[in-house]
Amino acid sequence: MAFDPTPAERGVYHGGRLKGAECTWDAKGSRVDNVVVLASRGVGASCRCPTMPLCRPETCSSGNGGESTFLNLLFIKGGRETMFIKSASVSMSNEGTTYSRPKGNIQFLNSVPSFQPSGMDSHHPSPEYSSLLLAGPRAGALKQAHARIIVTGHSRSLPFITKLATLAVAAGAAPYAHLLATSHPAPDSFLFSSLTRAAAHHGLPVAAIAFYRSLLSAALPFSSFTFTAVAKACADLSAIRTGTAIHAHSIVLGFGSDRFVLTSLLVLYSKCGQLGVARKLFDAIRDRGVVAWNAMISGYEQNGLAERGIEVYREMQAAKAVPDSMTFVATLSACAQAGALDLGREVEKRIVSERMDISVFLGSALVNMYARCGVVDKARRWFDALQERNVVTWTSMIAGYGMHGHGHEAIKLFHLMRREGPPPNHVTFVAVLSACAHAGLVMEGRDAFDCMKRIYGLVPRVEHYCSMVDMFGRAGLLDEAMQFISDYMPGEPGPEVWTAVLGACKMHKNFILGVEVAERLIALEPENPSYHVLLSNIYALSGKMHHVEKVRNTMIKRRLKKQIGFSLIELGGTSHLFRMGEKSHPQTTEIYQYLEELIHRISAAGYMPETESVLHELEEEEREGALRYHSEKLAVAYGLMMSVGSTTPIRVIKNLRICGDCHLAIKFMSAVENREIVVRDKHRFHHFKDGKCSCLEYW
DNA sequence: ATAGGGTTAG
Repeated sequence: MAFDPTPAERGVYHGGRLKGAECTWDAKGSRVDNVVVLASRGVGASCRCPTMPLCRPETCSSGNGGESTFLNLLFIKGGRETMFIKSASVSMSNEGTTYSRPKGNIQFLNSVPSFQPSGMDSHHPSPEYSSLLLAGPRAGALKQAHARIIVTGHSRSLPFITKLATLAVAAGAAPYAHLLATSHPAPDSFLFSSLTRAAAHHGLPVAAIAFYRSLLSAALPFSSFTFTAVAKACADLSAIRTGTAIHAHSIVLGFGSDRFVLTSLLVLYSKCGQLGVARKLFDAIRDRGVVAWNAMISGYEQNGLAERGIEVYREMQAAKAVPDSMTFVATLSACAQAGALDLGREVEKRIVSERMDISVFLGSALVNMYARCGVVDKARRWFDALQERNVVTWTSMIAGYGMHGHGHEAIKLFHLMRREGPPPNHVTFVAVLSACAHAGLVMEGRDAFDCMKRIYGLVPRVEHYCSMVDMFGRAGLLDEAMQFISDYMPGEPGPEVWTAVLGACKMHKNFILGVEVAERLIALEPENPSYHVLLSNIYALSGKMHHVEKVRNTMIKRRLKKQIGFSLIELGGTSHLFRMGEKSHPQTTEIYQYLEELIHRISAAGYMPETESVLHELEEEEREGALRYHSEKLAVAYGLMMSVGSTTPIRVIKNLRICGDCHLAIKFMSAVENREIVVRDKHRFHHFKDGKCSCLEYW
């Protein structure tokens, strides 16, 4: 059959026979033993333009393209077998033409009956199209399929080229795909849109943006598909500036109210932390699909605004929109973050009653929700019941044990994972090490750290070093913590590591080292209020009250505000938020009265306020009674007051670490009220029962 | 004739 080369191909043919080539070919390309040249110029290695990685040299203004031309050669041998020799390249420059011989062995990739072109059949894809599908996202096989397409005369067919190029992108070969697109005599909008989408979906966001620009410079029409894809690429890169430009472009071209485009832009803004804009877009979507709802819930959740995400879920119910499994995954994550156990259970009921298929995502979300809402055994029951478990599922469960101080369970599960689960990753080891730190399992932690490097080849990151230092520190092994830092940590330790050391100094009352470390931290990040608070804590503990004053004054002078603590309690599906000294709750008077009585009763039982916990408060009036009205005490008192006579545990979530005095007081409360009280603080769970806490003072 | 849309777990 006749071979009708594209202009790019023709240019190569005119170049004549390539010296040194081991194959012969003719201009018709109709015979066996031919070399088909897939040609273009200045793509890939020859054009290293930083602004437009995939631009053509002639449109590249940076001036560093177009000096040499690379040719990719496809060697084709006809007959019953198709043979592909690793692509060779020809470089043509002012110094002359050089030819590099193909390296490697001749590969017989697949057998094909013949090179006879066949007509397209809508019911049965042609052998050429089949060979594309068969090749899948593998660069080598695709090049071979490509050779076939050229020889059989389909190289101008846009469906073929589009399929080929999108598969090439999926194989990670974006430059090759770009070459295919630009060497086509008349590439269309669909082709570039498909490439943009493929690149955005296969972790090549930079290439996706480049394809979008190709479309722009080729003056081809845009479609909403292009925008959904390129918006995703920007979202993945957190490229808010490019993203905003694309947003504007989409409006100019009349896609401003397309729900797909709007949803993808919603995700863009939410991934860039601009939730206000995201919400505006969400509100602007008429007939919003389930995906928009899901994106909004997840957007809030990912940005730490789980309560807002839960509100959106409620709105969704009110709007009678039909949720899908992703809705539940996102909502369960929000529940996990907010500690909204009631809603989590409600979602679980829906999932079960609707006989929904429990995917790994949904299953992990359930495990995670129960673990982080303080019901570890339920988390484990789901974990055991799941059909499919992956590294995230295992890690969630291990982290769940760790958070509750069940270090041995965490280690046991980790060993089980090593035997019959997926290979652990970085996050798994954070969970394992932190479980060891919270349970005082120093030896096990050391083993895990060692095995992480030796067996799994994982390079420890800051968070692993922190966990190790934290572990030594909590166990009172400050010398070993310092030794570990100097022996194992490459480079200068960052503030995170020193914070861990400082926490240990505070816990074990090592004032000299503590002050030194705190001052180092303040020098490192003078604007961070938490270091000042830690320093003043250290001074307070060592009785140097004039130093406390000094730190306090520095903070006031620099306008540094300590992070405000709050506690949440969920009752009857609504969550109530308390801040220290909170007086805005409608039942304020009763709550304070109840708390007073409670304090009276626990004092009778032997409770003595731990005054040192209050010394870091900044304002005088905050000190007055601050200890009595810490947010966690208010929340617990409210919970007890509202459920007198009940036996269900009281559950409270605190955003910061629980303070020493509250910890003591709640232990007493659990005894005098004979109630189980569960408090989740920033780092872990505390299960109070019969005057004891599950953390065994280890936090 | 013909090749597709936006969202998920630690």
